[in-house]
Amino acid sequence: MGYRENPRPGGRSARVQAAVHQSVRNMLATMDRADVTIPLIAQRANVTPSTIYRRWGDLQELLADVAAARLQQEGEPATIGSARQDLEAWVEQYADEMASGVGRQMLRDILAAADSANAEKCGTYTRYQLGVFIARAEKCGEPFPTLEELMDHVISPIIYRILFDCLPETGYVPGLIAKVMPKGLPGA
Amino acid sequence: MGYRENPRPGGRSARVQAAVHQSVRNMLATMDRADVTIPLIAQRANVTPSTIYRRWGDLQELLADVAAARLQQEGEPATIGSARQDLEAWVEQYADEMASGVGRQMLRDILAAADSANAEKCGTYTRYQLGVFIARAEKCGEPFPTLEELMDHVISPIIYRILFDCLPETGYVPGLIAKVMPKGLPGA
DNA sequence: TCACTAACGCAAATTATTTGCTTTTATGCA
DNA sequence: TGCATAAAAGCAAATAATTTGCGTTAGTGA
Repeated sequence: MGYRENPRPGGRSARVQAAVHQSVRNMLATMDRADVTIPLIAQRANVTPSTIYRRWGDLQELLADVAAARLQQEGEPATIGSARQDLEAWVEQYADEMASGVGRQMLRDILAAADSANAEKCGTYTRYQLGVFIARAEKCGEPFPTLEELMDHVISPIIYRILFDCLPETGYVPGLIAKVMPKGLPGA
Repeated sequence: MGYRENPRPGGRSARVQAAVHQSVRNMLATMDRADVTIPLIAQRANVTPSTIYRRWGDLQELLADVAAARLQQEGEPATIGSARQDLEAWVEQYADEMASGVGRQMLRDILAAADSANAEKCGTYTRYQLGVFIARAEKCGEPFPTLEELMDHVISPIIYRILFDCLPETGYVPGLIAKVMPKGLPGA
């Protein structure tokens, strides 16, 4: 993205960004992805194409930016039962969202961009979410996997399968989690 | 890719494909990726741009095709020591190649393409390679992880880290392998 | 060798991207 | 509040990429 992060004199950036993002989301939801072009996005967002080109560079960067923004809006994890139960529910939902058509496409958009900043953001955000569970487990004295274990052995396999098209069967997520849980106390 | 797989009357496809692939590889090796365009590739391969457009559709598909072809040229695994030792050596090399600049870019090219056929191929090929080790271990009665375990807990974490930019430190690969090795006999 | 047809080349038409210049507008300061 | 400032947006011309229709070429099978 070519422009500065925080608004300065003359910055109408926030308004324009919102309009463009919205326009992209609408178009991705309603039409074939191959027909989503910058001139069309611009027209629907009531801006000029050159504004988009100067700000985002190309379509891939823009799509990556929109996708990353969406991922960050996923809800905070719920607090229903034990940290393990809540983790299981959260990961299950995470896997479903990522494996869905739009989720998959978001992942690909993020990875396709030349700038890897959004990919990093994506991983950072996931780690943050998992950190919430870990902190809660620690507070309760509940045995729990480390962040690295969760990233390497729960999140990674899920994402790999989604990206490389070997979709996980049902019951896959609980199996992964059971595998990284520290031994000592049984079941949920 | 728009054309048929096996040559039919009128097909000069093999020659053209070789020239185009070569041209792409040369360009990726020598110039900035942003300057790699279809008209330029066509010129260096001595074909018309429309030939490339009709055959591959767009630049992303072409890059994905070239990347997938490269991945398949990785050498057969060596037979030096035990299946575990050889697996370790192979995975270490696999991780290095994928984490390198070109390897990373190949992965992204493959995932960026609208058509996921190349992504599937990529996974299939990795599984095939791992299958070689498994078969050898089985023949020798050496305890060994299953294919699923290797994909989920060795390959997936490596690829995830490469794609999402949290690069593995040295000693990472042996740790992953140790983790999936069946218990019962120690070390290598 | 010949007929057949998939794949290629060519060029015109369309569409996307880049760029120089002008205009707008949020901000900080007087 | 109003003015000076500069970042971001608009506009339009120039350039570059993509699509497409149609004629040509060259493997293949009979």
